[in-house]
Amino acid sequence: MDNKRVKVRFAPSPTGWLHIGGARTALFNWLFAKANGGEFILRIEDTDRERSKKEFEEGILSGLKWLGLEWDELIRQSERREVYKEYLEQLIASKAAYYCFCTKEELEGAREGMVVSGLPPKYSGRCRALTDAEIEGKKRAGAKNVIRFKMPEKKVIFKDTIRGTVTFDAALFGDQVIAKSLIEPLYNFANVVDDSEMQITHVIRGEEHLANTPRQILIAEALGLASPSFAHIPLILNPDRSKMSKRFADVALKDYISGGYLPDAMFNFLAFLGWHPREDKDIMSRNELVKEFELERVQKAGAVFNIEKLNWLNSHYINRLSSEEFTELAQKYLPDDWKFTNTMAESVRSRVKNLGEVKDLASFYFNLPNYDKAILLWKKMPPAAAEANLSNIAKILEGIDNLSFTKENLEKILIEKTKDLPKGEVFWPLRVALSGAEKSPTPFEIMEALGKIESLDRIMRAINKLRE
RNA sequence: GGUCUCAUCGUCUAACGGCUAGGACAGCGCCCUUUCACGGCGCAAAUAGGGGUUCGAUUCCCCUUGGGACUACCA
Repeated sequence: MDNKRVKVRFAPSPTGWLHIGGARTALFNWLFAKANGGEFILRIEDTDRERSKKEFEEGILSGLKWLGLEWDELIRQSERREVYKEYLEQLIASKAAYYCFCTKEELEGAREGMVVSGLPPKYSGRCRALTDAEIEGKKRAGAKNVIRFKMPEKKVIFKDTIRGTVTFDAALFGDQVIAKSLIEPLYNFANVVDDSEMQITHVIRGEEHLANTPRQILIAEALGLASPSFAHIPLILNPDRSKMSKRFADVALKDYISGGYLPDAMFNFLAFLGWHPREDKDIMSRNELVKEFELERVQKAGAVFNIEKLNWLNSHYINRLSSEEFTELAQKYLPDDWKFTNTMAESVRSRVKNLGEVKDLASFYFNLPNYDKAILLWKKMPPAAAEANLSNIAKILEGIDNLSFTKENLEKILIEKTKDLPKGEVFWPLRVALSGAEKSPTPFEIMEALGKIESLDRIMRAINKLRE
């Protein structure tokens, strides 16, 4: 190969939210650029005026930033119409492209005819034969037209870094529309012009673009331009192995951001979807990933999106955060008037898979649920015993000063002073009295977080409940 | 339908043509334990099928089967 500096691009179209698959494509590009000391370009492919929305572009940019994929340069195709126009004129002048005046209805009819007779549907090339005079005449009459690329009838062979040698027969393609007009280029054309002008060395994109590659190579040839090298990465799949869609899971990165996943976890997860390091490990930092990423080790087959693994990784990264970081992050997923403390946070940390789950698990700290008194009882213990145990504990707690109200202390003291009683009959009622829930953190953790006054208050309320 | 493409545990994957086919997630069991989690230990689980090539195929070749992508005046 050549020793040009590596330059890659991520080229999303702002016609929807950044998709998990798109995020991974961006990530692989970024990783490859960093691993090879190259540049990572972000190119917004907004040639489709109708469907492109500023909102989506902003979503893509913020999503990439969230993942930590900073770009070296940002380009919008909508700002480059003049450039495409020149190339389009060149193609028309060299007769490699021509104006087509066929109407959509005509095309539709021809297509159906071909499909019915079992032929691959492709454009007949009818307008190829138009003379300059005829074209002028039609234009003057105001006939709508598009620009078609005269597809050479030849075999296209190219090497894909991931898939090896791939061959297509362009004779089956038909003449493609490459622009709606001189200032309205279409994807396959604008893409070729930009990859060349920006001197992109490696095109790393989703497998759905594999079939576009020969067309793009042919357009580049007609323009006298060199093509970059290609690498088509496998698709991310639904559990039924079809292309990942919202039928089975959230597909937009933003849903995972708002769901409380950490960027590091998502980064790690996405990197391992279709790629694997030489050494067998599953937790890797960004730096390690950059150091070890190789395009050659990307899988050929598609990978099913496995939320369980993401959850596991996310838990791992959540548990690696400092106590302060975790508390601060979790606070963002809580109502403003819930003042989340470090001790509260620590009590729920190992019990959540994402920050979005904190709210449910920690709500009892802020609103003691109006629970049924029956759940205060451990197995078949009599209510009187629960009441007695709680009163006993309240008495013990009275004697402990505020400063000693730590989970370690409380655990030590309470276990010692109730050692003659069945543990379940002491601590289950206590825990439920404090949390109002059948599942919760330990009573010691809760009491430390709540403090002496509130803890005693909740215990008294439980006792009253039992007396009702 | 046509073109292209893919194929190791349920899932993500490892294995210069040479080991009881390894790891992780999920599952199950045990331990820890007042609950739920965390954690520790363990169990179960795969080379799609058929032909070659070879002393030897997960690995190389062919066929079958199955899956997927693409087939726009979207990208």
